[in-house]
Amino acid sequence: MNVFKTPPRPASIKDIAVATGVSHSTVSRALQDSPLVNRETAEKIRRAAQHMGYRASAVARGLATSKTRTIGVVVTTIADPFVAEVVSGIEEAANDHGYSVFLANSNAEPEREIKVVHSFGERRVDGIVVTASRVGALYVPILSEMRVPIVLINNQHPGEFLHSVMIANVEASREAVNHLIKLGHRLIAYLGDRFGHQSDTERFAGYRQALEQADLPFLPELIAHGDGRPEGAERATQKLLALPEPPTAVFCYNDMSALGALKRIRAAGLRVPEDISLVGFDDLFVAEYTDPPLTTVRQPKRHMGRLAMETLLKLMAGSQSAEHIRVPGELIVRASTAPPPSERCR
Amino acid sequence: MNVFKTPPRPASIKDIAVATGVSHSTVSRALQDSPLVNRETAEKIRRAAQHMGYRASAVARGLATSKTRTIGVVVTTIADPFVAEVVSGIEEAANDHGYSVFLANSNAEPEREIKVVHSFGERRVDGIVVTASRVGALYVPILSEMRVPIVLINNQHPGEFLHSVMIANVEASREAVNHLIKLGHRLIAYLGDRFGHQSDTERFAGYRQALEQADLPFLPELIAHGDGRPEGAERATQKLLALPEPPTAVFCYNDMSALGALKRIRAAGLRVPEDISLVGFDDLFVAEYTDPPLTTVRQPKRHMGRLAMETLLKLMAGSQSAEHIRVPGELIVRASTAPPPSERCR
DNA sequence: CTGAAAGCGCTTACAG
DNA sequence: CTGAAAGCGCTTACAG
Repeated sequence: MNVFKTPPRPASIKDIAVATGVSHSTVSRALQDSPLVNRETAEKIRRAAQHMGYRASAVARGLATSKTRTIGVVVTTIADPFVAEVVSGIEEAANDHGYSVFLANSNAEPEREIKVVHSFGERRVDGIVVTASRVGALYVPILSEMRVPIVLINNQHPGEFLHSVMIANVEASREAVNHLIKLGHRLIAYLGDRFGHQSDTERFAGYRQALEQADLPFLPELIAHGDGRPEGAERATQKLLALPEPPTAVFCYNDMSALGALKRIRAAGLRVPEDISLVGFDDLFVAEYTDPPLTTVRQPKRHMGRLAMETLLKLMAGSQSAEHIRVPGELIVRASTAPPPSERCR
Repeated sequence: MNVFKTPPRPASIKDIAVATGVSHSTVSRALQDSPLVNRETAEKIRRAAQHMGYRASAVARGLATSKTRTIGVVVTTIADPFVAEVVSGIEEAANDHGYSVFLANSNAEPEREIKVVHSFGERRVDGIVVTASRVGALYVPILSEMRVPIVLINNQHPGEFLHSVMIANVEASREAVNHLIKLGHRLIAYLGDRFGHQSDTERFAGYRQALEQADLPFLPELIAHGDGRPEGAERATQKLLALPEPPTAVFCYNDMSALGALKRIRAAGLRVPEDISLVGFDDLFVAEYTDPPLTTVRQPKRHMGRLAMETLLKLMAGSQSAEHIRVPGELIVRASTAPPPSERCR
């Protein structure tokens, strides 16, 4: 068969109309299952549509209804495993409700992020979700300009944002540090992200609260700053290990940092958890496959993605209430934590 | 300021037209930087547009031009790190050329994959890229129906497809196995994916070729079947280790499998690479952070994504030639491979 | 139940 | 250089 015989453009309601001898209005109604159309006519129309391989143009419909049933999701980079899981949750929920999702990377560059949001504006998306944005407050003006709901996931910028879903950082990290304290650790380091990000600030706060509640002194030298990735964590760990009195446990901002810490600790000839305990945050897939498997705080990533999408759905349906969702983390105890050496030698 | 004062719909060229006292045709031309418009008028129009926060409707333009400047990418799941990296390459290249990308998960279910492709059809995407599809041949009819170019990345289905970019599996795995042979290994296992997938078949072929060229016997008992993920690989590894004469090296279908193998080998009280060498495929991010760091074949994931997008761009521009791109893998030797025990004791 | 008409916001021949 | 007109493929009051 010669493919060039097929028409150069997809079938439209007009084509179906002439094929079935009705007006295109009727075709449109029939295809929407409108009760206004005679049952048999509708049947005939639907059969014809099917037969002609008709696919309604979502772009024409979008123009007519000014609802595109698309959402935009902007991520720092989809290559980040945390982000990818969140997005899979968003996509799932979106698809369940007939929405298509536009994906765009910001590379954590604010200008690019703004540009991406603007491009979503041109696409006339019905809503936007942003994960781990570093832009934060910059959105407010864009938002009111675009008049489209935006929900942020783990917003990195301090300060309140209209709609967001966030992990309960303080509680979760308090629990993680408590776990170390109960094991007998006294010298617990915090290996953070760069300063100024909300989740770092909050996880750090949880760390301090746990120390306080246990009447343990806060030792500034045990605070190290990474960059949320293995490389930065390696350097930070290096410093911690070089301390006159190095920590017996390290609570890391995230699993990526823990990966770097683990590598560096091993390189120093120390063992985890015998010499030093390690706790991460996120519960990335790899946490289960490190040696030893990593104790960490699980973020329900996919669920958070779904939640964000469902929140967006509500907002797109007209809800006016500010949505501020906090989801609890879950401490997953694996094999990277144990009592400190001193404790074991007693 | 009261946000409800702002108009309920975005500004259109008509609004700009009345604001500047020209026709909307002229506005349209000016905004397209058409040389047909008087320089000063154009300037005035552009200023007004800027001032009114005008964002051209991509959906209206799409309807008018029947080019949406969108592409659809269908993935098994974006939560797969391999896929996520590929997609980041696609997105990058797409964005460079002013294309937006729709993302959809198929969950490796053929029906869902078809559904997703149809939904892309309704969105009137200009092109589609599919990663690691299990559907393969099913596309051909859909394709001719949709009349939109499709390029596949690492197509899992045997048989030729019109346009694809694939890793050079045979060559790469031959090289990987050669590396093991040169180290002195004689009993080299292949831990594959399920049968019938093109990349598994090809990697297996490379394995056999390497053995043949080295005049090593092919031992069927050294072939184990996983599922491309750690769990399946663990079971497969179990079997290999239980062999009367277990392998001294395992070449894995992918890094995920290697992760499972590594875990199981450790659980058996054996060391990598002292007792058994391990090679993966993909060079996922984690390969660098396992203990020991994993020797593996690097797939230039992001690059392959870019390549797919660039191929698509050509096709969308009207190219008729069949594109069949093979990109070479690169053996990355890390610390999970060493001479076999026998070799070391001599 | 059905159709003619208007409109969504653009682009682009066509005529001046 | 500029504008009026038609068209892209839908939806949806409005009138019958």
